Amino acid sequence: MTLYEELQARGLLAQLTDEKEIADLINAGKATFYIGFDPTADSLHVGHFMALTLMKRLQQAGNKPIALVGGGTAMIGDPSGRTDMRKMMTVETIDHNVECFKKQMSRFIDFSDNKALIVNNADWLRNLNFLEFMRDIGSQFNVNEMLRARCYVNRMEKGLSFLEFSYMLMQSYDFYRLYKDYGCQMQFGGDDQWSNMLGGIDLIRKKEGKDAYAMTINLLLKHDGTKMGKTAGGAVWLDPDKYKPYDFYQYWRNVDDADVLKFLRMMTFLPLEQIDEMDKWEGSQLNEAKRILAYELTSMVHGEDEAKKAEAGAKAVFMGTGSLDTVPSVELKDEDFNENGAIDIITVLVKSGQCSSRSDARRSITKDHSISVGDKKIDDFTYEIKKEDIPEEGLLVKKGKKNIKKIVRA
RNA sequence: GGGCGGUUUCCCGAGUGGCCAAAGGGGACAGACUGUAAAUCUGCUAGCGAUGCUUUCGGUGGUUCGAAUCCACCACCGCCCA
Repeated sequence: MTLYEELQARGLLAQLTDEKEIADLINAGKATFYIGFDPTADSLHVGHFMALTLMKRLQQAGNKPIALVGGGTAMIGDPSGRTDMRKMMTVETIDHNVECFKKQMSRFIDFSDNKALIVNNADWLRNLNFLEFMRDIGSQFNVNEMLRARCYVNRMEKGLSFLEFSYMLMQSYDFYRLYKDYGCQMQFGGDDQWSNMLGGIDLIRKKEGKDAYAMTINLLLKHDGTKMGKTAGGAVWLDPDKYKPYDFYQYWRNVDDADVLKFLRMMTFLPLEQIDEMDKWEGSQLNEAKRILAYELTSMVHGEDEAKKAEAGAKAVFMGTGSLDTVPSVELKDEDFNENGAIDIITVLVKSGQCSSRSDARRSITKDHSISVGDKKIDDFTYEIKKEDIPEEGLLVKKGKKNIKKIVRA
């Protein structure tokens, strides 16, 4: 099976400018391609991770990836598929985010010996001269065409600033620069980037008279079409401090039945034959597939040790076997306890992050009846936990079945 | 630049002087059922020292016993005209 066939079989491919040409180039393992990442936060999230796995698959086949970090484009904000304008970020924030991105990427992609490059478009975008750029690059773009681009449809009703409209020019210019400076002839990315990528191809053709190619991968969507990787608290981050490995594991362990196989194909590096075997599983058997999915992804993102710990923690909580060592814990210091050496349950719930406020905690106790400490259901919001009742290995505080924290004495 | 319309709680969206912490829907969270699934049904969704109190309806100031609702100014946005 060729690399191209594998990408296809994994359900990754969305749109391609020239299927045969792209297949030949990447199968031969000689291609240089790039994927852009705009540093809109101080950590990558699962959507980025998808793109990184694609990058890795191509790199393993001998192709050379360029990870383009958008320190310049982040100053504008990509309007593609959005209904509102992005928040403006300061240069300091952007540069900080760029550094965070670089660190996370290099854990996953091999940048040694020039096997992959990481570049920042701030290097060329931030010092552009407006008039020169407009004469040189802006003149190549046709507004009528741009307005027809599907990525702007949402914004046609809500309004689109010129700043954001010009995003396509910036991304096109990136591609052009990478083509000239690194011989990069392909751009890959999420399917929402299609229009921007085509812009770059046109620019290269107009300026250089040469062909370049674009390929998009399917966005990580659930079977109902909603985006994966979003939770109440925000995105599912790859940074272990922003999103605990245990929670990361649980996130994937809890995907819908209808999505497990799809995600296994798209995200993991397990052989397709093995995944096809799992495809035959049904009903509660799928729990095993989810376990594998969660383990594989946690292992890739946080390392095998963390994956094992997360799995052990899950076993302890849901099967009642094994140690509770890896359940996310909350340390209680001496000053957290009152003069009687006790701490009230509401404070604990807020401290652990399981409830967003004292009122929320109170509701969970008196209305939802969803709080339990150890094995005891708590119905009284004045309930206190005595310091000496917290065993050395910690005490489990549960909100519902899945939201579990362990409190320990500092 | 001119005319008209808009800005509501996580999101959409109702509310045009007291009965408004604000309808309805979505999402999130929780309960039942399950397989740490889905579907379904139910509850819940500003804060707090909690049968009460405090803050919230773009911003500031005003009218009023009382304002999300009325007035003035400001900001931002949309549509139409230029």
